[in-house]
Amino acid sequence: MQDVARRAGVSPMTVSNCFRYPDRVQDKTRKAVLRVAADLGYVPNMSAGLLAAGSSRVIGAVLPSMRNSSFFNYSAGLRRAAAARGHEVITMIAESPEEEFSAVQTLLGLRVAGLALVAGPHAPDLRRLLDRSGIPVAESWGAEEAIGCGVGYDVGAASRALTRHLIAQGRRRIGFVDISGGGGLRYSMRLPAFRQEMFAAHLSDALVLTVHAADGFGSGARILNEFLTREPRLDAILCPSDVVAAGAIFECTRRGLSVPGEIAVAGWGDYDIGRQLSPSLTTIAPFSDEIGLATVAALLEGTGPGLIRTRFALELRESA
Amino acid sequence: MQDVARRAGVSPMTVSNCFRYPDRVQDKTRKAVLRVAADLGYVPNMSAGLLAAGSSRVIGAVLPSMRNSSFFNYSAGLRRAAAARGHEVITMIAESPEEEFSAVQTLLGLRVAGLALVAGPHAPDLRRLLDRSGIPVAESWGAEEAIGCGVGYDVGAASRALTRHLIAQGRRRIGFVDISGGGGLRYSMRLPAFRQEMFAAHLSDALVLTVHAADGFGSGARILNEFLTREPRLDAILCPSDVVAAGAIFECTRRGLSVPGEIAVAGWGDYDIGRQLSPSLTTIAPFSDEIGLATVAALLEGTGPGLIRTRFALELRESA
DNA sequence: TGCTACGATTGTAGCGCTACAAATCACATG
DNA sequence: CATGTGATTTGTAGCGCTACAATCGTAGCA
Repeated sequence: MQDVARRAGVSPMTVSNCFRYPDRVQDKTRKAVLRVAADLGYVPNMSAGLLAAGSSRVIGAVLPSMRNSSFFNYSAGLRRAAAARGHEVITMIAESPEEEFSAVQTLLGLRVAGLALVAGPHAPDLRRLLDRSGIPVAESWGAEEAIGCGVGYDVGAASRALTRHLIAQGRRRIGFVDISGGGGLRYSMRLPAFRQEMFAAHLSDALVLTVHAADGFGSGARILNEFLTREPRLDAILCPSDVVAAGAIFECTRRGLSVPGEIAVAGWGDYDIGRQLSPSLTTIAPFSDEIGLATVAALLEGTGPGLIRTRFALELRESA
Repeated sequence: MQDVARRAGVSPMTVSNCFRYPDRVQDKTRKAVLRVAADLGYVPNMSAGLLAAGSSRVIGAVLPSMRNSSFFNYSAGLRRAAAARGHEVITMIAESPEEEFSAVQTLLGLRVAGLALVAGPHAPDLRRLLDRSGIPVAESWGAEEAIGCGVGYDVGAASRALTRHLIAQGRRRIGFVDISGGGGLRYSMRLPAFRQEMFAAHLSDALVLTVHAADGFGSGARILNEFLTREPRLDAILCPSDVVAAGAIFECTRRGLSVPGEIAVAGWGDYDIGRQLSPSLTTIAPFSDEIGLATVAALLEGTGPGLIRTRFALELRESA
């Protein structure tokens, strides 16, 4: 910074102002300083700035994975909302609660302006760490009991709507795929809602298959086969994601089962593949970008702990 | 840090050492300090540490998108290699050269220990900015002329291998999908290699369709239709990615064209979907995790500018 | 006991920047 | 020409931490 100041014939403070508060500096001066800075390849040391000012314009996000596209829209929403407020988003991928804890420590070490978590199983000490950090936190796809501010749609209501739709279609032997362990709350609220609707319709809710994790098309095929072994007259399945549903449909094609004629297949998440598949997938559209938007708003507008509900939609297409 | 030191009855310097050089402090002392730190929720301020020490243990990566899974393995490789060296990876998504430039500035401002870029079109000033920054840079999927150290497989060789395979199968009217703009070098080296092999086999290389961008299944369908309009006797197409190839196969199914009987369809990238599809996709497997691994090695072992070649494989499956 | 050697611990100075207040400047007015 | 006003610029101090050198403690040995 000294260098830039010297070459531009101004004080270091003016250089600093050029970057942080452009309005405070005369147009002519600023342009000159910025040109010298560009010439020298000077980029302000954010660490020093943060240390001196006590605040940064970077938001940290921890994502559980990028294996599938479900977080793409969320991440885009985060970036869009952050950019609109002059902030940046840095992302860390963490595929286990331990990795998540370590990622949070790193981000806390960076003293980010806010931290966006994704609901799921967390390390036991995570909440305490974040409570004491004093940094705004939001838990996306979170519900009650979220760390910081929970932002997400009503998963239970979505699950009920989808189940009701299948029942209304006349489906009676409906298989439900439950995910244990993997995504925590993001999944765990679906099953009780499913049971509730089945019970209300006097149907059996016994066709529940609990799998440890299901991503990828392969698990869709395995799941379908497992269900058919247990109940050959199965007439619908509720999959945990569109990718799994796609895998199930592929397997139906292979077995010569017509969808939705013989079996209705419902997905979850409104992934790209669901629209292109033939038959196209009935699914829950979560408006993930809205979650990203609302998360940043909660972080930066300082709403504090609470619960922000975003929308969802039951997307009726061909498969169910 | 003062707080922790006071409560643990040691000097601030000892607290600092506990985190940075655990070996320098006695076991007993370290445990005591770490317990107090955990109690207080203390996380060292990395900015201050970086400022004082002049080096951080964070690697910055800029990814062009997370819309599809192609970067998943790469990112996992980065993280694995970084973790093995006691480093962390933070990621920024940038969907245009301008966003990439801004992301690089942010990461440079953070004074990361190394910067992993992905080959593609860059902002004109990017190279100069990075040259002057003095921070190690690697360009993954890069080739000659890469910014910093290029790390990637031989895209031309892969394209030649795939083309030769189709020709050897007796395919004669082969369509090639070229991407303009989107991924830069990641795509642009494929077409010349394709032409070369077609020429060597005395076949027409006229069936080239240039599209601006192609991701998503939808574009696969569009592309197939466009080709069939231009050449109804088309007997093979080379798609820029497995997702596009999957879209093309869906469209073939819809039209009642048998794959690979009437048309061979080849993908690129060895995505998950290609394995599950029926027929399964012949594709180029890029060993993306190796690219990630080698990138971190180049960054941290200070190889400097150069070119690191990783492997690739021609994955022969049912579709071609 | 006195002295050395070596590991553990502790001050000191300063990393690059910004908040804040103070100083300077340009210019219009009495 | 003095004075006031508001825009622009500039010192000063200090953010939290670590490199480095200095100091302390203690065990080993003559």
